[in-house]
Amino acid sequence: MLSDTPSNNATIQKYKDEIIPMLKLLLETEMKEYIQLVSLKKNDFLLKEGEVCHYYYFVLEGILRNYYIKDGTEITTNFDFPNDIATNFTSLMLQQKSMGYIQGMTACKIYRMKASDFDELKVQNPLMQQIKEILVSGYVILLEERLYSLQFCTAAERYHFMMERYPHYLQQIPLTYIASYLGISLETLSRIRAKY
Amino acid sequence: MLSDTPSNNATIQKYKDEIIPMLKLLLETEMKEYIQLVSLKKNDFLLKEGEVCHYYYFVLEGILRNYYIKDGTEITTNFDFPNDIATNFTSLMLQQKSMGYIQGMTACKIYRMKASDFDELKVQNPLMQQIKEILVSGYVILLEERLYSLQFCTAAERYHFMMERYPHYLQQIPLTYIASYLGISLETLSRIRAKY
DNA sequence: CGAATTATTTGACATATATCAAATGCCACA
DNA sequence: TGTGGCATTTGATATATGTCAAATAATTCG
Repeated sequence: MLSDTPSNNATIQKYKDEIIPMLKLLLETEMKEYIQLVSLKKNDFLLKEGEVCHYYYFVLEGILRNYYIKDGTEITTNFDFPNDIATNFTSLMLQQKSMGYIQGMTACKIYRMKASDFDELKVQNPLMQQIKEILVSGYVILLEERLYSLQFCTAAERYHFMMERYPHYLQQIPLTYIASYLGISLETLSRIRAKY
Repeated sequence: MLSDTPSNNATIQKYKDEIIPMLKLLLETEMKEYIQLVSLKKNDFLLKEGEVCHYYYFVLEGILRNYYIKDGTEITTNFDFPNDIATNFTSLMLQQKSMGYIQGMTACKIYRMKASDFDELKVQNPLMQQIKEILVSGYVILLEERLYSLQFCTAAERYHFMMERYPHYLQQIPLTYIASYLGISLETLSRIRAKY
């Protein structure tokens, strides 16, 4: 199965376990004046297609979903859980219109910080610099892993891998979204689940 | 086709066109004592499975290929051309054994710099910091784009997209590698090419 | 609680792509 | 120059997955 696959779960998790609480503390103390608390109702949007993303979002409560619309159908690219940083990286970096949406799947509580403020704070506080590097690295590793699994694994392998890695996803997310995240149809996912 | 797809070609290219010459100049002047020139013969390895990657590589001449081996078959994940930065990001970041190989498809000339040296230089020279951020961002955008195309596009779409974006690939790379890069079989690629 | 809506499963069939085998084309080099 | 080894194409067939339609199952909400 995926045993001989790049698997960096433990290490990424270690980073996150160390970095995220530190970041949260920083946000709530030194950086307090730069953050705003955002409350989303279920199905509210954090970002819509065509808008430029200016913020980093720190998820406190709730689950968000990132998706594109291609040929009229929604295509899920990511889920954001508490303690995740949610943003549209491409839109933010290039300051161009977002191709996708970030939407609350549940009611959410979120800190947001302007990316421009963040960049200024980095200059003064080298810890922020470090935190950003680690978060971005974690994101790169995540992307590489997802890429690997899309390129080389069958739908069933991808599903089992995801369930092993993110068991909490299964509980809280409708299968339609999981299917589109895995790049397969809802029916195929259902059949995979029936087998195992 | 891919017209409604995230396409950041122009912007990434702009970044690269500005950043890469600057980096090259820096490497050859201020940072001269931190780089080494590496010469590879065709089929020589820059990195092998099981080794930890400690370097950033700046490709001067030649073409390199990044690949994994899964179930006995090579699976290409990337090509590195002159003016690209080649490395195994995951191995470098996490200081863990590489799952894949970086191999010269042709004879190559390459500058290498220890990642630890690079990180020190960043502290002294904020330009280096900026350069790194831009390069990493560019890499993230590339990964997101590849991910998108693997998740949502047919093999034919992916091929045409690649040909449009990287026409020079077609000229210089055997179809086997292109097929595995696209995540399809050699035969399927051949049929796609026959049609169009 | 019960009706309406939504989520999930199942079935029949279509399509894209993989796999195996063979044929052809291309090229290095003895 | 010819020959052996790759690279690429083509054909026949198998398999995985998608699509459409319908049946259940679960959830929401008046």
